[in-house]
Amino acid sequence: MENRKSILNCALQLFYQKGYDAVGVQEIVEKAGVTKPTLYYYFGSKRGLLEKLLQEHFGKMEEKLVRASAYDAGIPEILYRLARAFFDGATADPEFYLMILSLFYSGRQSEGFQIVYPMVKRYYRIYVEVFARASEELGNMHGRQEQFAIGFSGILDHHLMHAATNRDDLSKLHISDEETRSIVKQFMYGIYS
Amino acid sequence: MENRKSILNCALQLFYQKGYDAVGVQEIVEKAGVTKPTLYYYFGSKRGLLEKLLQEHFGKMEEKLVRASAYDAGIPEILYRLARAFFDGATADPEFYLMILSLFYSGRQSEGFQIVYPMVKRYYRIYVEVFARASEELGNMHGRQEQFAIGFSGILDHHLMHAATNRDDLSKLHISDEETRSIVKQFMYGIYS
DNA sequence: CAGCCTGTATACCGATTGGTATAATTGCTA
DNA sequence: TAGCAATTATACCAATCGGTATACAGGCTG
Repeated sequence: MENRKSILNCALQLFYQKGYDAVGVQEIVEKAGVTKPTLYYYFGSKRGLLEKLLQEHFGKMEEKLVRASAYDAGIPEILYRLARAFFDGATADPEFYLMILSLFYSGRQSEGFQIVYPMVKRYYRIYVEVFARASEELGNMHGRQEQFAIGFSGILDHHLMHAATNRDDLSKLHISDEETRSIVKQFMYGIYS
Repeated sequence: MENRKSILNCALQLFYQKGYDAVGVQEIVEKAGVTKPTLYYYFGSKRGLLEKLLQEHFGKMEEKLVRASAYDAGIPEILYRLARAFFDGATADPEFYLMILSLFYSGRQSEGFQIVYPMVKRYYRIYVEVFARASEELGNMHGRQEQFAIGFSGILDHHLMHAATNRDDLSKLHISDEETRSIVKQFMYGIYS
């Protein structure tokens, strides 16, 4: 059972660094110190490995976002909590979330996109619901909840990407509370505030 | 010289659909109706093919953005022009820009990221300069021009991605003027406006 | 007609791809 | 201690990877 974990960890690191398609099964098992049949015993295929890898990391982030999206405060507070939860979750497990992003932006017909798309959609729905519920506070949304959700997640993803670029030590990746507040403030009140 | 063009076009389509690493040289030349030595005669390597491909498409988008960023109007107008130029450029050449995005979000150590990063940086700089120049209008930026640029480009990228998802015919990809104005308005004045 | 440069095809290279048949090892249970 | 199930290694598979040596066309110039 320890080999299984080692394979998952090594695969995550390699997929993040080089991309899913560019990493061979051989490379993974060598880094993990096992042999191929061990990998195929646990995961069945390279695709199965990716699926299990995503499943095991997906839940934590979703749970954080769901908890942050609770409708027990005003929009400013909820959006701040969401951004904070997102940055916390992403910086606690940076390789995973950056891999998610790379898979989400990869070719539509690629294995990676097909596997990751339903997951990203679930994150996205959380945002949409937050804005939909906020119609009391924001007035009739006229369908703009989707536009807001796209914009909000786009900003968060982009800031995360930017923070990760040119940083070789991902473990020190962090987005400060001050920056988070500034980002959310800009989203809510615009650039003139 | 016609084979050269055919190779470039087929490579772009395949790279967009499946991702750079998942597409073999053999697949490209078969689709283009040529043989491998022809590809290597023109481009030297698979990497060389990607570089030439990016170079031939990069200029048009950059030119549009630079023209739109001219400092001859207020921020609202400039940002609208930028968004319009971005969506026009991206929907006129959707495979190219979506491929750029996929390469930009791919693993840091991947060939694709290394090649595309300097180009994306040049787009990004255009946004940064726009916000930096706008300090008269927006007051002291305190370095927030980078935050604005990240947010703005993140929103545009995300909206483009979203518009392209679940659309099999990319040629009909379009983002309306109304939507563009709404997106820019939200960015400038927030969600309460 | 000889020579040359551009462009293209046949056929090949070693290395690596994802994946597996088989057997051995392990610890647990009957 | 015999046997069973879980786990792992050796050694292999056909197919594909990126890339190339060689030859041969075609047009152009001497």
